[in-house]
Amino acid sequence: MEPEVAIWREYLKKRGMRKTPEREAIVKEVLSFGEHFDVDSLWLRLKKKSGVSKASIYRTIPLLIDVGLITEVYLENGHMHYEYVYGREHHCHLRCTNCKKTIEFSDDRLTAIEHELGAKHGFVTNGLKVEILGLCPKCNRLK
Amino acid sequence: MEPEVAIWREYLKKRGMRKTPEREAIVKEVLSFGEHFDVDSLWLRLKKKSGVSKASIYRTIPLLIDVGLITEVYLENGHMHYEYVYGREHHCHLRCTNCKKTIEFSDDRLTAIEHELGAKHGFVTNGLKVEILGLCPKCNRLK
DNA sequence: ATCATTGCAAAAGCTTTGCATAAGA
DNA sequence: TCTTATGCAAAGCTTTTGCAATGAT
Repeated sequence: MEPEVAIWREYLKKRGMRKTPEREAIVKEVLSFGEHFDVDSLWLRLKKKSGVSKASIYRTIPLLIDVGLITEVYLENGHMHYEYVYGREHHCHLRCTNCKKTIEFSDDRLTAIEHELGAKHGFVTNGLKVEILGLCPKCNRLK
Repeated sequence: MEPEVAIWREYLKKRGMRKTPEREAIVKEVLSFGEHFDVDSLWLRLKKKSGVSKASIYRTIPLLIDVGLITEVYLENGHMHYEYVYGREHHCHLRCTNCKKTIEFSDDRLTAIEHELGAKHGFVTNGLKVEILGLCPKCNRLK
């Protein structure tokens, strides 16, 4: 079993929460998604198989964030997106403001900056999100 | 007159858009705000004076973003916030996930990373947003 | 006189919630 | 058995939009 699933089940058990087929299906789907997702795309995938309701997805997502498996991603789309983050240090995006194409990257200098700034202001830091906006080669050519 | 106001009027004129009392009031209020704001807080401030409707605020904000006076800020509050950015190079936040206290900072290394990554992927970059999340000294003590 | 802009209220879209039913532990 | 979790539908919020009236140029 993936360690993520074990962590998840442990999280539930510790709080007297139940291991239900719906929660299992959601976690499994999130793990297999391997990219950004939103509630609707997750629901569409799940519908084909197990028929989990959107309400359950909305109720499960805060738990997945709390346990550290996913994080919120703010795209310029009017609704929330999420990404799988367990075991990844930070989550940076280079995004085209025109076609929304997104390239993920990471850079050790960012981790250094995170820790430096945290120390300077007395924060215990817990993650770094970076978005670089611009036009991708294709959209730049067209404008 | 502030250069921002001149830029704004120029922007409108160029597109055959009109200089209305409502738009003037909105820009003036945004310039005087000097901090993060959202539609509701802007509307409350404006209501006392000129009575601009929320619809007009919602219709004006994309223009202010387009002209480069403000940018969207994603807080974990379920609705959009904005900040004044004209003449500022980039906009980085160190934010407490508990009490939402936010410290702004900037770091030249980030600009370097922006340009490097843009060049690497052929993007024409146009801005960088950084959020470092964590617990501020006060909230960290309480937990 | 035109035609962009406004305000209002309705609509839209995402997310949350109340409640009766189902089902883990 | 005792609660927690689910699904559905309704409610809640923010944001967008249609339309008649207003007003800038």
